Amino acid sequence: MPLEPSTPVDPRTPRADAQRNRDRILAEAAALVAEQGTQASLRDVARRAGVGLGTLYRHFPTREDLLEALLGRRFDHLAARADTLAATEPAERALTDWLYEFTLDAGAYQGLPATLMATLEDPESALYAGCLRMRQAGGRLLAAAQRDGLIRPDVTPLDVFALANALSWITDRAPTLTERRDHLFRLVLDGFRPRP
Amino acid sequence: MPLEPSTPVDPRTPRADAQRNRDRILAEAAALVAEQGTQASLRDVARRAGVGLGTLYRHFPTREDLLEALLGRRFDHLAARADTLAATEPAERALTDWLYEFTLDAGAYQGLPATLMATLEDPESALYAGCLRMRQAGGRLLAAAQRDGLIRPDVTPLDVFALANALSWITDRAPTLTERRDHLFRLVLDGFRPRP
DNA sequence: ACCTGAACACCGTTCAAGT
DNA sequence: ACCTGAACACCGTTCAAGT
Repeated sequence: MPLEPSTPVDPRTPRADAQRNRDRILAEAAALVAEQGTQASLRDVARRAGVGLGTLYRHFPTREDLLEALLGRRFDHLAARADTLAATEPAERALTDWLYEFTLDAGAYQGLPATLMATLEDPESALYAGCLRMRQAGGRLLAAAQRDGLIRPDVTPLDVFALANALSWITDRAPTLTERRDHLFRLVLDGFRPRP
Repeated sequence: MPLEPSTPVDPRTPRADAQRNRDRILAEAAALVAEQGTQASLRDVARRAGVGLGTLYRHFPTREDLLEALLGRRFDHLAARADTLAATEPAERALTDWLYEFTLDAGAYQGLPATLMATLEDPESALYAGCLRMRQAGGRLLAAAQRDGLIRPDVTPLDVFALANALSWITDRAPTLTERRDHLFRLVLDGFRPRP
């Protein structure tokens, strides 16, 4: 009969030093990605966090894993926000307001629109689930607006996701056009409305 | 009194070996960029062309210089095409046909939409002139369509350039959506039309 | 004039050796 | 279990030395 372990160990409770390293990595990653975008050097992140390069890779095997850790909460918030809007606003306002907020969030980091868009091609990406939740949240608002005849029936959740990311990308690559952002947003959204 | 040079040298006629190197670099660059996109390794280009790395940099000091050499003819063709369409087609058709062709060309190489868009922020880029020609060509077609009341007056040539690039970018990052390309194109263009 | 390639300062990723 | 950093195979860019 096996001995009880002298100190009870919950496998889900990581060692204290591991947890501390993870936190440091995340803090520095948040700072560096905010500064330099999603393509920031992982070496730099490890350096600034004061951990070995291997430690970073152990905690976050891919760049997407790291980004997911940075963005997860934001995704959750945005998904919940869709349901709030659906419950409190008319269908069209709910859709447009949510899409606008999504567009802002997708531009939170330089390079993020490209990262999110590329996720569509890679279901194994750590960001895939988050993007899917965004597409589903947007899809629910879209369906409601379509049910009311406010949005063309041939617009899919994927169309919406792609175009919202594309709008974020415009100001991502050409910050000069930030002043044009709201206008471009309205222009694209008008294309979703049925021709009378 | 200075001697005449023994062989008359036109400074605009480069040395034969230089010209040959230039041609080789361009040929290999075209192939590699077609394979791997605008971010293809310049080292690889030099290697494949059989020239030293310094030779590549001498002929094309920046990546944009190289891309301009690859894309210049395409820009010229597209600018001329705008005038042909303006002369032969109704204003709206001319605009939409041209924009569609531009969108295809902007997606000629992987990564090209991002490269073109970034050019807006850098007037010193070798690609700036070509992009400007595209914006002007599109601008003329846009103005004609607006004069006929077919396109909203608050759409600018820059809006059109940005959105056309954004459409190219969608299929650039997510090839899966290529089947959706024409649909997305129509959607965005419908946003340009005046609300009745 | 033009070409070459070593040199420099970076990457991402892996993995043997340590505690 | 977890951490470290050297090792490997790449980059872009510059520039001294060659012809």
